[in-house]
Parts: sequence; C-alpha cells; structure tokens
Amino acid sequence: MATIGQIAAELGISKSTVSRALRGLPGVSQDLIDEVKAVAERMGYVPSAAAAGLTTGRNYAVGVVVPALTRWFYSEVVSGVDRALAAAGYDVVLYDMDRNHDVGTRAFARSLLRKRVDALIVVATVFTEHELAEFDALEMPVIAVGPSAPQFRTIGVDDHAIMAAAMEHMLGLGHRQLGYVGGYDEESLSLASAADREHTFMKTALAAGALVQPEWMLAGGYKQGAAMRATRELFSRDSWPTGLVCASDEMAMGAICAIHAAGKRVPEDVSVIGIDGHEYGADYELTTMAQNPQAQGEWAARQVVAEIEGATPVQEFEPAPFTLIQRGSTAAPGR
Amino acid sequence: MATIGQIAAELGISKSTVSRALRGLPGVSQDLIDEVKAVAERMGYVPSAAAAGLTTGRNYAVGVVVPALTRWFYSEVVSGVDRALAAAGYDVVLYDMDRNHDVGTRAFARSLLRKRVDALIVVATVFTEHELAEFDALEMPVIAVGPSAPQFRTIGVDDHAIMAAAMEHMLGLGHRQLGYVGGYDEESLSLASAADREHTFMKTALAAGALVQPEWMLAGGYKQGAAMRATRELFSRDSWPTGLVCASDEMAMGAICAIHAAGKRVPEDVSVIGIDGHEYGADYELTTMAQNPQAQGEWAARQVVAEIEGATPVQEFEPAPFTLIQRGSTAAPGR
DNA sequence: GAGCCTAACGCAACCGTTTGCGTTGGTCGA
DNA sequence: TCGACCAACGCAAACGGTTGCGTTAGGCTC
Repeated sequence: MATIGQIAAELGISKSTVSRALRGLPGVSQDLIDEVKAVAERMGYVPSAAAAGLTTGRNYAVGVVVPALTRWFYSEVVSGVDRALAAAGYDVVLYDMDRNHDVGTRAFARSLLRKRVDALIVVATVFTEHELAEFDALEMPVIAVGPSAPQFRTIGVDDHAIMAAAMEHMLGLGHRQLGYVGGYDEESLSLASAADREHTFMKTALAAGALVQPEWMLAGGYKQGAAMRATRELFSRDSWPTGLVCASDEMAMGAICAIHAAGKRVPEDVSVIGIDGHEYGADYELTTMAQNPQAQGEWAARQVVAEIEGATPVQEFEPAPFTLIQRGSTAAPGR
Repeated sequence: MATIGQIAAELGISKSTVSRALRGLPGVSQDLIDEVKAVAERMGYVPSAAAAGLTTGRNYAVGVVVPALTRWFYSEVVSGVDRALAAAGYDVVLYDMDRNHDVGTRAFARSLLRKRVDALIVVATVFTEHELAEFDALEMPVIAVGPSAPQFRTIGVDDHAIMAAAMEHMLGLGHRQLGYVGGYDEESLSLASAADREHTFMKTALAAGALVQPEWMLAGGYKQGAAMRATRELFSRDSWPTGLVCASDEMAMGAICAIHAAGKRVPEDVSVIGIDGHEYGADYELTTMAQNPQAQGEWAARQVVAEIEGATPVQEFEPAPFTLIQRGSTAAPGR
C-alpha cells in the first residue's frame, strides 16, 4: 500500500532516487539501493502499473483474442502464449469471443479501446475491413496464430502440407479406399483451415486414384462426439473404407471409439490417422500428424514482445513444423 | 490517439467538462455533450485506463488464476468468468499456472504486485499460509471456484453429494458389482475433489453391500486417454463389474471406448456413469451427473464484481447445482 | 426589483511514476 | 592549486484523467 513518495519521505530522500534505486538504474550508491529496497519491503511497497504506464506508455500486457477458449486447439495456444509472455514479464488480457462472432462489439468495446495492452495476438480469427482499419488506428503490433492472415504476421501450420503428409502416409501403406472425417466447427471464426484440409484430402486421393465415396465424407464438426456419431453411422452400412483420415485428433479418437463399437478392429479392419498431436493420442495408439499449438503460441508471444520492444514487423507467414507420429492405429489394408 | 486535453483545446472548453460529457455526468448541457462526443469520435479519442485508474483506484480488471488452462473444467470456468466479466465491463487478466505449482512465484511476481486488478478469482487452487497472508495484504476481493476454500467465498459442487447422487442412480438400478475410474490429476493444484469423490464412492458402495474389488479401482488421472488404458486392462481380465462409476465424463468416455474395444456392450454388459456434464456426453449416450462449470464461473464473476463495487463479502461455501442426465449408458445389470 | 437558487462550466490539485536537467561535493590530473 | 569532471542525488514537469469547489449567468419567487 505504500507509494514511492512515502518511501522517500521515510528515508528523507527524493522520489526520483527511490524510483531509480528500485529499478536498478545508475546514479544511486549501492548503500542507498540496499536501504531503499529494505524500506520498500518493510512498508509493503507495491508498484502501480497504471502510474508507470502513464508516463512510459507501456503496459506490459498483451491482449489475446480467441474464438472459443474451451476448444482444445485454442486453449493450447493460449497456454503457450501465457507461458512465454509470463517469462517476458508481460500479462495476458483474455478476450474469449465465445460463439460471439462479432469481433467488433466484443474486443473493441473492451480494453482495446482503453489502451490497456501493448499488442494483440489473435487466434484463428477473421476480421472485417472495418475492424482491420480499427487495428491500424490503434497502432499496435498484431500477430495472428492459425491460418495465414495476409494483414498480419502469422504463425500456423500449412493446412495443405500437413494434410498432404498425412495422405502420403496412408497412400504409402497402400490404402486406396479412404474415408474422411472433417466438416466445419461452427464455433470457429475461420473456415479456411477446415476447407484447406478437406480440399487437399480430395485432391491427393483423386490424384492417387483412390476410391472416395460421397457417403464416406463425414461431418464431424471438429468435435469428438459428433465424429463418433458420424463414424458409427458409416460403419452401420454395408460398405466402408479401409482407411479413415481425420482432420483432427479429437475426431480421430471419436472415430476409433465408433469403430470399436461397430465390432471392428483398428488397424486390422480399418486404419485411422489424425491431425494435431493431441495429448490423449498416445493412449489411443493414434497415428497422427502432430503440430504443436503451445509452441505456436509461444512463438507468437515472443514475436509480439520483440515488436513491442522495437523490432520491425515482418509481414509474412511463419510455417509451424509438424511431424508424423506413427503409432498403432495405421497399417497396410487387410484385404 | 487524442487525449481529453486535446479535445478540450479543440472546442475551447475545459478538460473537466469534456470528461463529464464523455461519461454522461450531470453538469453539462445536452448540446455540449453531443458536440464533445462528435469531436471525440472524429479525433479518434481512446480513453486511457491507466490514467483513469490512477485517480479512481479502479482498474476494471480482475485476475483469474487457473491450474492448467488446457483442462476441460478450467477452460469452461474461465469461459464463464470471461463472459460475465465482459458483460459487467471488466477485463480478465489470465494467470495460467500450467504445471507450475508454485503459486507465489507466478501470480505474485506478475501484475498482482502491480495493482493491475481489482480482484481475484482462483480456480481449484490451494495456497500456503504465506500466500494467504499476501492476499490479505493486497486487500482485494478473492473468490474461489472449486473445492471449498475456508479462507474465501467459494462456489463449487459438493463432491460428496454429487458422487452420492451418482451412486444412488447406479445402486437404484440394481448394480452391486461396481468399478471406479478416478485417480488423481497431477496437474491439478487441489486433490480434495478427487479424494472426496473416491471416498464417497467407497463409503456408499460398502454401505449398500456392493462388491468392490481392489483391482476394480482404476487410476485414470482424470484424463480420457489414461482412463481408456486402465479400463482396457480391466476388461482383459476374467472378472469385471457390471457398472463403472467414473469421476469425470472425460474418463467415462474413455472407458466406453475401452469397453467397446474389449468387445462388450454398453449398457448391456456394463453400465457407465460419469460426472461433469461434458459437451460430448450426449453423443456418447453418457448418463452423467451434470454440473455447470461455466455457470460457476459466471457466478464467481458476478460475485466478485459485486464485492468490488462495495458489497460486503460473505465467507461461506456456495454449493453449485447438479442434476442427473439419464441417457443410454446406464441400465439394470444384465445378469 | 432584490435575493436566492441552480444549471453549466472553469480552475487546479491530485493519483503514483518517470525522466530531463540542475545542483552538489569530492576526486583527479596537470 | 585550480579547473574539470563525475558520481550521487534533488527538483519539477510531465503522463491523462478525475473531482471538489468556485464562478457565472439566467430564471424564479415574493
């Protein structure tokens, strides 16, 4: 509860000296520094970010905009952002859009319009022209995580490439009858990722001469439960693919559950591959093309801090790495 | 980028009048109000929360401390907190402990020590005596979500009661051979919830004369994958229970998957009940004792805002409601 | 028409820190 | 011995709002 002024009065010195001593700036003798710090500790001094920010113009806080915090990918990204930002001494101010697609009324109506943050990290969000103009007006660094956003520096996986790699694995194993579990997550604010993955699946499958029935294209909404339902229905019919390519690990695990429920075996009867690198995948013996959302969040956080501290922003797409984790859910087709 | 002073200069009036006009305070004619607002809009005025907070002492922000943002329960709570806080005009400053059990070095080293937030919401976290003393020193409202914390106003489900209710359902169906999927989540900062649920399971089962083999007590770590593994192992043996009580829905869904993989049927061969009310439960036909973490978060947020705005804090436990959602995963035992 | 009231606005101090610049006293080199 | 120089510290003006109080002018009452 004590202020710098009170510490100064207590010691009979000036506020400026206290301020410098506390921050380790030159111009204060070591003896005085020790003394000031001791008194500050004793008086329970707590610096005011508001007051400091007033003069310096820096808040040591960055805003994080996320479509729906409860979804796996987004929470992983935020977790990574938080970790890296904490290490750099910054706070994270959270904006969960939470099914509210109107970015403008949410994010802007709140602390963006109150100069509370030094920068912004937006996760998998698309913006209108108007909103982009507002961003410009705010004149703060903006970094995007997810599908490439041409307006900002973006980090994310190349959805075409990661799907192509997954297909390469399946086709390499000999699968030529492929199903797809994908669809669109209505809570996401960007459909680009889902569209790209589905597109590349189709293109790659057809190029390899694989058989893809229209009824093998399943809409799982990027959710485990929905994927399980859809897959269960697929295997209640009289024809099914030898391999199932899932646009996310959550859906893949749902699919595996449905396949078991249908009395079939993985991978003997049907192979399953996912995309994401979900924590639970190991227990499900799930083969997957793993990306690392936390690392992407950390990268974005470091980048944003660098820009705040003067680095010149580069406006290009930073492709996040992905790697095949081969486990027990994929094998050569049995028949 | 404009300030109040610049607006005042532009109009040839005083800063105080601009301030009052912008906030709709009395003492300004309607004509002037309109004029000020128009000029503010035109000049792209953005209020500074730091400057306002300096004089008022209010930040319109509350800190949220969470053990691990990526876990279902916590992300749901935070989502609810964010929604309610946004509605009240407050920002949320996030502190993800993220496997870092040392609350002191994380939360306190950051903006708590910089007076950035008006209050604190702590989710399922235990504190040391020292940390509690620090909280007291900060003199700000603190609300807890999760297991009852005697030091704070707490909202959460009564873990004994919710497990007892789940057991009542299973015992009522006639199950007398019960397995348990629980264990401890090593990422949680509080073991009380898991311990209470397991304790009540045991007590209730024994009181009803149910058979519980030691090897039917499964350690799922509150995670879906681990629960699946443990359950798979259980059903690879030669004796198994007729009903499986799971301490969380995630584990229950993992268990269902394992049961299917073992070639058994739900609920014909084994009934499964979960606790939580997870979104995916419906697709899994999962019977569950549903709680509502988002609603708990919202309640905590509203409570904290009330206390910030002067309400006298009441230091008692607020039991969160729960309700049985009966679906297809439970039935009377077949044999 | 004098006195009073009130709406509408200005003045200036204040919130807690930071920072450029001015002021000391002492050390050092020539 | 005398500037020169520097380390160590103080002064005071910002930063951008908020707020208590003072002032003014017009309208009202009796």
